Amino acid sequence: MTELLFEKIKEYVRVEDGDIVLLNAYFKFEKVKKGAFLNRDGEVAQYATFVQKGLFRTFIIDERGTEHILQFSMAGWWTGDLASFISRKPSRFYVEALKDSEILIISKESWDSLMEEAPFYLDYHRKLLERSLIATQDRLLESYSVDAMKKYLKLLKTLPDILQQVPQYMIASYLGMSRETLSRIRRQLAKENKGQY
Amino acid sequence: MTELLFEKIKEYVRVEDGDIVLLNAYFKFEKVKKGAFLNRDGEVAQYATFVQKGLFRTFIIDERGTEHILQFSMAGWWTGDLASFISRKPSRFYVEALKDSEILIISKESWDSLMEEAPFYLDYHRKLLERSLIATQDRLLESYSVDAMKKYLKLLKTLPDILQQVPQYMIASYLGMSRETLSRIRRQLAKENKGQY
DNA sequence: CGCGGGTTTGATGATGCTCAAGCCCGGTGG
DNA sequence: CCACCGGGCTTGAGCATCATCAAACCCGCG
Repeated sequence: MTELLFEKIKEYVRVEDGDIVLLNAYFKFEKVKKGAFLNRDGEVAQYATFVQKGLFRTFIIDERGTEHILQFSMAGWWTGDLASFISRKPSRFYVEALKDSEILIISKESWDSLMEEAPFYLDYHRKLLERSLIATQDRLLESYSVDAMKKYLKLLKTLPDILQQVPQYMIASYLGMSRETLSRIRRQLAKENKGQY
Repeated sequence: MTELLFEKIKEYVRVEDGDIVLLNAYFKFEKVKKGAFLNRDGEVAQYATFVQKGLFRTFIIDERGTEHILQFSMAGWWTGDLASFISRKPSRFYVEALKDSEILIISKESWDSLMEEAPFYLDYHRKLLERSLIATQDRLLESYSVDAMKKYLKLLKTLPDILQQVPQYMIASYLGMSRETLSRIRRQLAKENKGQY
């Protein structure tokens, strides 16, 4: 059941093959339908969520009612509001399934037990945190110093798979630009590349 | 020597009074002059750095040669590129003292030992990571959805002390706007508040 | 006094947003 | 089978915000 998670953990820390038993004991498998919400603004995130299959988005809605997507979470990644889950404080985010999906969930109590029982998991978690921090810093720097076109080009390199899977207006929201702007950028790129086929 | 750090740790995790001995053993005290760099783009961060006294900035220089400030670090906070320090990968940041300052530093080897010897420290570190992540997420969201004026007003609330201590053009850089824009915003605010004294 | 770093001010222009309309295409019901 | 609907994408026009460039200004200091 938890093979994918186990594989991922192996990428970060050293583990014994037997350790997978622990994961199986602590995590719970669930299916969620496209459109379902794992979390809403103001709620405390009840579970940490590992994506086995499918796709999620994490977003906020600002005072003007506009959505801003912080993150897409694909298979093999985590989703949800980690900060809320750990601190038990209300989340500021919505988390929504963009496809029928399969997830592993774990409650805070189980999480704490697992941390005590399995040092490797604690270590893994710390490294995940570090990685999230770096990724978020990168996005922040990008938002500072890079124009719309370059942001899109960078996304093409770093997350090409996403483009096939979500509507364009969500890409625009993720990149922090209007749907119209993204549309125009794509037109321009298409024009430049004409004749290359 | 490490009283301030110890105080800070107490805010996050439970510790024994005797634990301060450990900190004294592991951390090294240093003074740095205004203008000194703790770290430069491309270097691996050799130390984790706790600020006892003074002020630091963390920034990058983009392809066009423009500086972008990610963070100011005051007394009681950490500075430097944590990600680089932990992962041993080259940093992307510059870290510069904005005043004559006093710091506590610890090497990676000592850091690892301390983590093993002092579980409370490990826990403290994890919570710091979480906090940094939240703070960075906040800044990212802000860069998305908030105009220049509101960013400044928010800074006035969250970090009023900073304003007294650093030149305005650094504030502008931190907020992701030009110095001229910040200047105009301040003029406007001054105008609106006339007569309130 | 003059220098230099920092700030202010004005003029101009680029970038990307908003609003509004039209288009494309797959799905549905008559 | 086709008309129509609706969601998403595109296109254009006008506009707001903010960056850039250039000049002046302010003020502490040698």
